[in-house]
Amino acid sequence: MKRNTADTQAQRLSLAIRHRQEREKQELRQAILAAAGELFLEQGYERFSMRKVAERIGYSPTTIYLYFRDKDDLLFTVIDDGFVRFGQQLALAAESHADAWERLIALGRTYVAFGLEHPVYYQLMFMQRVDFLTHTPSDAESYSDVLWALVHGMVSLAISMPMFDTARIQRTMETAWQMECQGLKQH
Amino acid sequence: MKRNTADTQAQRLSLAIRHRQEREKQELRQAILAAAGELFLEQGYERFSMRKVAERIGYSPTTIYLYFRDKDDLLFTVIDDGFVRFGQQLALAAESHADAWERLIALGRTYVAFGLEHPVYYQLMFMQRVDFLTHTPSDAESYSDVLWALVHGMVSLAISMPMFDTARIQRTMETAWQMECQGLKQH
Amino acid sequence: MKRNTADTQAQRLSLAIRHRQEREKQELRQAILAAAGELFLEQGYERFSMRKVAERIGYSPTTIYLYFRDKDDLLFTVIDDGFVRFGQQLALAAESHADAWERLIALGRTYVAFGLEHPVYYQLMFMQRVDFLTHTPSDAESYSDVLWALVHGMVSLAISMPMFDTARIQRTMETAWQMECQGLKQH
Amino acid sequence: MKRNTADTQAQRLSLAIRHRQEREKQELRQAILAAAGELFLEQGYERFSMRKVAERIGYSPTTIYLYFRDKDDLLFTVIDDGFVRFGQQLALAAESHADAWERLIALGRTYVAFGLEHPVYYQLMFMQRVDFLTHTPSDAESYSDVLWALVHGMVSLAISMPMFDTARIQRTMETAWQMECQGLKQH
DNA sequence: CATGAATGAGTGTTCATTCAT
DNA sequence: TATGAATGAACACTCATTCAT
Repeated sequence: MKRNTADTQAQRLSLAIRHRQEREKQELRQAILAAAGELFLEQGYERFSMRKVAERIGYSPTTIYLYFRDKDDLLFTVIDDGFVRFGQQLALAAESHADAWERLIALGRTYVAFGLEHPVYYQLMFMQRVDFLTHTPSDAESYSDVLWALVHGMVSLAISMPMFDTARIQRTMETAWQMECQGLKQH
Repeated sequence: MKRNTADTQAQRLSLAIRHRQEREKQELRQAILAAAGELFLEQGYERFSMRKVAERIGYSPTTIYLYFRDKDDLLFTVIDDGFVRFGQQLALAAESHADAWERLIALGRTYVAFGLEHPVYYQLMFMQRVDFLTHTPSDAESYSDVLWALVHGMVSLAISMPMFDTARIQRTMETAWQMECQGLKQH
Repeated sequence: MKRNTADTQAQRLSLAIRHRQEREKQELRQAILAAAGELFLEQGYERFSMRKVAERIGYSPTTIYLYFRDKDDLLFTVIDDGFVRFGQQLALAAESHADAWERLIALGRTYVAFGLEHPVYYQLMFMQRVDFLTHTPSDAESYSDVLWALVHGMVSLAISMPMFDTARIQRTMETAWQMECQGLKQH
Repeated sequence: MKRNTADTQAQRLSLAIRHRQEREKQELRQAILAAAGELFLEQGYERFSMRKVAERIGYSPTTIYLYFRDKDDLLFTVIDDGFVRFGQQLALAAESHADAWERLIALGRTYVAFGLEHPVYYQLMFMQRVDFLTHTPSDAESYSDVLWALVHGMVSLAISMPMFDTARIQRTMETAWQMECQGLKQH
């Protein structure tokens, strides 16, 4: 009995410990990811470095290698996060409209909005390291290529060209939607 | 006579030598530029390095500095060459059509064609180091922003996404022109 | 008992290990400083380089950066060490004599002695990188400029000129003290 | 006869040519030395480079190697020039006074003046690359070591320490002379 | 699990020097 | 005689990564 209880207690304890450890492990992993994401968004691809990530979370650089194989692995995971968020926002936009046409417009808006809000993510996802690109947001595939080119073009210009500011993007978008509208209706 | 001929021969020889040397010098310069362009396309801006360029052309890194002041000078020259060619092609396209609408379409085609033919130039010019941007092609400014976004989007996608191959670009372009056509006419 | 001892042993062991590591670390740091000093003396400021220091201690150049932020930091530390020791020796000399005049002479002797014993420090401190000069030994300020020039001159000559050996310095010093003595008394 | 004359003419011509060539050669050599000296005085030892010398005289860097074995050879010659000038000025000062004591003072003044006027020369000659030192100015040897130490000390301090400005040097010199005066007279 | 120590490879750039012409 | 072309060595410094502990 005593042994049994002790056994159970020990089991529970070791289980709890393993749980805590697992949780802590996941937490640290998340902390690394968060720090990496922030750093990446702040400083961009070129200035991103493992040491800086480590410094940011207060662990040694070596520790990161316990959670991610190497720099690319870490960055890839960060980018992947970006894709997941992007996909979620697109899905949300798709659900919000019953009418097919309005849904398309909403998707376009969301696409552009995401690109403008997260230019660094966007840049890395679609303009820089396309080798990271595994799963294109399926919603985006349902896009007509014309629409995709259009929204991608607007975002890219906005990111690259200082002259292409928010107001100009806004105007361009509105004009584009109207034109598309009529063009599509005739289609 | 003999002397006279000898004289002429010597002169011609030295002239020929100088020509050859000049040609060789220009050839190496072009080789550097080409290698730099390729390298840039393959590895992107961050992974671009003088040493790799040197290795690619089989010269010592130092040699590059005999032809270009520094890294920026080299990259800038690559881009500047691009702009000149781009401008020339756009100008040609603009001249080729009297009708305003057809001219716009021609410009669009040329724009896309240039981007597809010279992805390295294009990427550097419009996607990476916009601070190099000194003379935006004026013709591009006369573009409606929608058209610009559209063509830029198509080119960017074609450059970045392996899945966006030439055929798909071709189809997209045709659809886009038709839609624009109708959209614009209503406008 | 056994357990208790084991516990203590483990603690002592870990403590000893930490001590050894700390000592080793300090030793390497000192080795770097020493090598840097020697190298500087041998080759002069211009020919001094981080790589050579590394080679001298048999470590990779990178390692030095684990102990010193950069080249200036390393050199600065070498110098700063020098100032501290210099100040201590001057202070000692100042305390050792009640009579003002004898104290001055003692200071002079110490000054020269320090310069001769630590030519590297001295050279860096007073002959090369005066921008490193943060805390001039206050005692030196109380010096009459004539005395300062004299002792500094003797040390500098001794350091720079092979022909100016210790014996000659010794003689010069004695003559100088006598002359100063009489000169000052008349003053 | 004809032959003889022609022979003489040719001889004279070839002699004249050789003279001119020799003169031109010497002139270029001097030009290089002058440029090197200027550059050295302007930029100091560290920033001195063969390329800059070449640029300054409008010849290719390679040309310099036709006149000087290497960088050290050139620098050595420049420094040697410095010593010659220094010696000449000292000699001049020595001649200007009959009285032994006044001559010593005059020498001291000249020494200090030279050091202050040509700090870079002085620094290289006596403080930096003493390995260049072949012939110490003999006049300096006749110096009492005390005086030498004194003047060298003043110059060194003036060169190294910003706080040791001309006025302060002036005052120090005057005090020193008076003290030496009395000290020596008792001697 | 976490880390401190260490390193090799790489960066852009400058320089003295050589060699063929 | 003079030079243009080219290079190897060096510089300070950063980084991703490994290894023993």
